Amino acid sequence: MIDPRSITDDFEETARRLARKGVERELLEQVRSAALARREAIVATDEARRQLNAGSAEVGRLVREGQVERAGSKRAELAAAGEQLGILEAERRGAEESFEELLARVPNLPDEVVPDGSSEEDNRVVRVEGYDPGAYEGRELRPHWEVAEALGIMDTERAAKLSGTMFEVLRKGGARLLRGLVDFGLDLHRARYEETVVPHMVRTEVIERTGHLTKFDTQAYRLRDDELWLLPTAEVGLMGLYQGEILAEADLPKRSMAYSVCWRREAGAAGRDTRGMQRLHEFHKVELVSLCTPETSQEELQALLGDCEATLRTLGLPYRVVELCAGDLTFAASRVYDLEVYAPGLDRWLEVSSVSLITDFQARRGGIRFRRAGSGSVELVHSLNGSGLATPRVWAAVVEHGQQPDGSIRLPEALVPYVGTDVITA
RNA sequence: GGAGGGAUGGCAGAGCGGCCGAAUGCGAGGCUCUUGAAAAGCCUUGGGAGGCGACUCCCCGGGGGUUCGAAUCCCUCUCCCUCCGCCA
Repeated sequence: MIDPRSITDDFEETARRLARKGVERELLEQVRSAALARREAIVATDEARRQLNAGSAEVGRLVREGQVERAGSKRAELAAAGEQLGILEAERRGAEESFEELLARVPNLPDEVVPDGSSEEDNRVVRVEGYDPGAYEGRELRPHWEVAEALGIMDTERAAKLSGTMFEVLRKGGARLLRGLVDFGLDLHRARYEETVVPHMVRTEVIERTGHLTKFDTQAYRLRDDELWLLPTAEVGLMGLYQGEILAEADLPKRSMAYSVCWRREAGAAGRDTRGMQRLHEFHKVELVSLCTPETSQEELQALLGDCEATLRTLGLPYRVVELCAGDLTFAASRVYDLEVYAPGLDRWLEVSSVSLITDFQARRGGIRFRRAGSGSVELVHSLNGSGLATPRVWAAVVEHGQQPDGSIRLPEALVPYVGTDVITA
């Protein structure tokens, strides 16, 4: 949620900033009038309750003084007032619900430095690292699924038998490569991020309050017989850890990471870029998150970006850093860098990490706050997240980069200790 | 899965339906005293909503109910503890 005051107290500026994200002015006007209606309802019930409280205290006093008849008549009078209050409170609940429902539809404010634009087309490539188009000339480069199926390390057909489309079975060297990548990712980041294992199933409240379960977001799988959801990303678990808490400023920035399996329904994505390891219902990922103070969040974003880049750099994979334009930002983000790895067999750039600054948007809904060391005042933290290592696509990139004329796969040096070999063969 | 007990402020721990947003202790912060420190004494010390403000309202695990009035009574959910059963 954004701060509703930005709409009631600073409407024009807020409307201007949100217009860059494609938000209709009309929605904001609805939020504003709902906010004002809510405020009126609060004032009305508070006043009615104040009178009732005062009257009740009066009854108590009369009873103590033994003025039984006066207490009785006062009591009757207050019963009527109580009914009135009930009506006002029902109105207030209604006003609060419609206000919250509308507010939930407003996305986070885009950062002012984010470029203008309405779609992917307008994203800005910040820089390209390790990419040399000449290096691929004259080589026969196949997509990872061809290389992997030929080696027998990936079995799409049997995966479909087990679970349907958009699932994979990995075998032998392919399975070891996956395990090695996860281990490598955790080791690479453990100096700066607290390694955590979180439950892979979370309560409705947790997934809701991390912003991963809205009316428009039907990505998560729900368990049939329990009020639990499968993690769409470990971020849900890591952020959920601190919901409703007030952290000490001295504990910030609080950086943590978790390896988890991630499950996504990918509704609406059927048939799009789904070949091989590009898009799966179930994948493995090391996620990095950080909670920090508002004044340090921009530098924390750069630090997180650097950490996520280190994964690709250490693996020797070419990648580029793309800053998303205002219109392409996700709902909750104020600023996002996408990291895209180059897949030479596909001749495409694959998104492997979205490094996002959420400012206080997620913290407000989740109630994640901190206490200032000096003043003792309580404020919302800023939250950030990014993928430290997203296996399906990094796995694919390693396979496509390492493919050799004899069909084997040469592994990046950094992975050799983790996979236990420098070449994956049949 | 079955039986029982519990949930109160940073922590511990009181709390006959009205005098309870809440005793007391510890912790933390400030002040006095002191060359400094300790000790002692005094004071302060939860969160949220509305309001320029005075101030008002809400919160004793969550939700609902009874009542003029609920931390206190009733229902329900969640979590924790003990015992039994099952189990990697």
